[in-house]
Amino acid sequence: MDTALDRAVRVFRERGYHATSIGDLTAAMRLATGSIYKAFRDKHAVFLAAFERYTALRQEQTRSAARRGTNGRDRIHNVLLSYVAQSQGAEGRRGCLVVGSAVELSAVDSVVAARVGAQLKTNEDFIAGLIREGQADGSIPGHVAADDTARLVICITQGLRVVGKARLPLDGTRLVGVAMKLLA
Amino acid sequence: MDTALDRAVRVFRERGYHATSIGDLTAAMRLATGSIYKAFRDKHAVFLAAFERYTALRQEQTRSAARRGTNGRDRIHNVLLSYVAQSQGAEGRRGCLVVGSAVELSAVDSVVAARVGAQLKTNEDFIAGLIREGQADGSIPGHVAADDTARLVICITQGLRVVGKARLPLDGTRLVGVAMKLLA
DNA sequence: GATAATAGGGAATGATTGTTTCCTAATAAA
DNA sequence: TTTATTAGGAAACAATCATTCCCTATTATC
Repeated sequence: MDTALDRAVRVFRERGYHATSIGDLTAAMRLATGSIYKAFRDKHAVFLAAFERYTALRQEQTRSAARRGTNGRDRIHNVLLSYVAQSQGAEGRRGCLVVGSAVELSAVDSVVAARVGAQLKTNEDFIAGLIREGQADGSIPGHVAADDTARLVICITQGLRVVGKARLPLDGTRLVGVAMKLLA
Repeated sequence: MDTALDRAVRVFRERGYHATSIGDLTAAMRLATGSIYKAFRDKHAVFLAAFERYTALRQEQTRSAARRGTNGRDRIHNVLLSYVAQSQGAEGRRGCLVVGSAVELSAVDSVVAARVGAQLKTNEDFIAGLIREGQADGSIPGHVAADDTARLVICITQGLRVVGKARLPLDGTRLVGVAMKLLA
């Protein structure tokens, strides 16, 4: 079932919510129509489950990238590099479910809007935490405004997904190199 | 006709392409079904015309914001402030057609993908030009990498639209204040 | 003033959508 | 072995979609 959900995640990421038909889902999930409706109340419920699974997976990837750093500054560096990698090439073209949901649904679907907002907030808090960690360990100057900088970093990460979906090439090292100036 | 197109822009911005039905368009544009199909080949053509009109309008707003600055650095400052303002509140919730098209369509619609890519490139070149202008007039240090910084600024602007659509509050002065570090 | 041409409106159409229902096969319980 | 119970699949369903067709005014031409 989780593997079927992973396949649903992929379709929703590529085509978005409205452009994904139940037929697309049956093909992707390798499940018949009736089986899908036996496991989920409706298409919206499939999407919500896929969203949940996607954010859980992505969150783990981000924290794992952060753990590979030795101090606050280095952790943010790794998180940004990971984001650029995710936004590039075939994976980037697949798109981000959070960004897709924010753009396509949050105006008309309050349930999805709430989850998108919560996810953005979680990510922002995580970045802000890393900044404060860096200030404590001396790798980031104390005058950096943690909350404002974190919000701007979130804008960068979400923007990376948009630009990556538009197929613009992204040079991770150079782009992140410039972005790190925000922590100076 | 242009006023009808403006109304179409608004609907497409709010709901995206797939969630906007011909019925929605007739209601918004105050035109009957037959009239729309007399003026445009199909729904896709309406969207393309709306996209064109939106980008022309937005481009003019951006250049106008830039003109209000006295040097390269100040112009970029104004452009960023203008972007934050556009991404906030009711206008922000309406969303950006470029971001929406990139996320919802660029994977499955090569025509739209090309226009999105072209628009992003235009904006990026514009920012890069302002950076070089600032380096010439002394308001931006020469060691700033114009192209890389411009691409990152584009990520920020696109990310602002995503975050704004998700209803997170944006403090223009503080956010742009942090972003200006990229030009140091 | 009569007529041709056109712009606009609304009903009809076929395709596609999400959803439900029914059926079959497999498993568990007795 | 027989009987419940469940998981899964395919066809049928109503609703909605984009699109076409035809009709009615209105404007322009002669």
